[in-house]
Amino acid sequence: MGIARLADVIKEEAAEAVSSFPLRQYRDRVIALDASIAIYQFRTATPKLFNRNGENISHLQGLFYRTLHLLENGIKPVFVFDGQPPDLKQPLLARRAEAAGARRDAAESRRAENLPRPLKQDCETLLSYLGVPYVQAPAEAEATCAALVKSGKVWCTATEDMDALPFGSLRLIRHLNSKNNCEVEEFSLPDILQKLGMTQEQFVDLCILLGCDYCGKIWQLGPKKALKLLQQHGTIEQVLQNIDPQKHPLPANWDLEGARRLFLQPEVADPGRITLEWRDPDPEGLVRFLAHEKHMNEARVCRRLQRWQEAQPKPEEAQPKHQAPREGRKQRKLGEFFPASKHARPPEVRGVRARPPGTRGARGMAQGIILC
DNA sequence: ACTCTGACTCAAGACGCA
DNA sequence: TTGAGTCAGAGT
DNA sequence: TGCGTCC
Repeated sequence: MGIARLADVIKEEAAEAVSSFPLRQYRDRVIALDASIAIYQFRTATPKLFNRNGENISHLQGLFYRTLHLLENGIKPVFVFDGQPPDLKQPLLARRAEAAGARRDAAESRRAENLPRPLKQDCETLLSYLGVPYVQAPAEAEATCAALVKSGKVWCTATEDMDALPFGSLRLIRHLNSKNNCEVEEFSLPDILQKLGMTQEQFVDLCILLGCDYCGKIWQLGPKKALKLLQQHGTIEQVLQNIDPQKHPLPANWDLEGARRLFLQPEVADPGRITLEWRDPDPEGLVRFLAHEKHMNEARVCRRLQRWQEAQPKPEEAQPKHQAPREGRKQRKLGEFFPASKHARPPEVRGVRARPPGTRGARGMAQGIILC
């Protein structure tokens, strides 16, 4: 859900903190994405994409296309998976579950916080074959994204909801997945704080008043009033002393301190222990996994990979610092690998399941440090 | 006039052919 | 199903 | 560009 109306408040009250750039502006930038939200979007946007085994593979198709799109534009994505949702979020999740009711299939209805394990493993496998790193967050993905930005390992967080700002992400971009002709919208946290005349702590208070996932909001206190009162009085405690409690009753079980703590001292993966590396996608592995194992249309997979390779800069135009070949790794040309005809038989799949190249087993994942 | 709430509607991802 | 956008109606 | 299809 994010922070209700926060984008509107910022655009109205701190318009200078919002810029628009074409996607190419982010070439060579490292961008953290909330994997769970992306996957959830793919599942809801294409809910009826089943393979011949009856498995829903919309998340794989979506992740495959979107990641290649980012790579083609020179962006270095890092996907961050949600961990355990904080206790304060439980009431919200319970309400969602109740609203969903019994009629929905549990596996389908689960929102991003609780991605079923096989679904998540599929995505990790796909990302490994795409040569894209991913990180397991201990709690909220957006909090770990923000920590990565603060550490300097990542340039910005790409997300459609605004949680990353109160978590301290210095930059947040939206509409990254839009078509090429659309511009990416960038929010600068330092500029927002400066224009609003607030500290990060006060900004967190503002987000809590606007309505966040961790506690209810105060009756009859909308964005305009909340901003004005906070700018006037500095903290929520002071605001409460200056409004009529009869007209603005507090919600039940309102844990202000808990919500503040979650934003200001969230549980995050330690950026110092995370090494991010990108490799070229592995076409052979991708065809084996997507087409042979997951039964995605092979011609589509190959066509898309072919397009990706055609978009790659020629060796002489390539920038050596980003294209340093890894030792002992030789990429086959697509022409050597892809069948000449659409109808040609794919190479035989051997064994149960190929281990994605470069993954280091479950131990690293459990620690939230995934090296690709 | 301004602000807030609640009810309502609608699109949601990416490709490729026409 | 969810969230964003829009609108009408009510409160200040 | 719009719309049907992806499996």
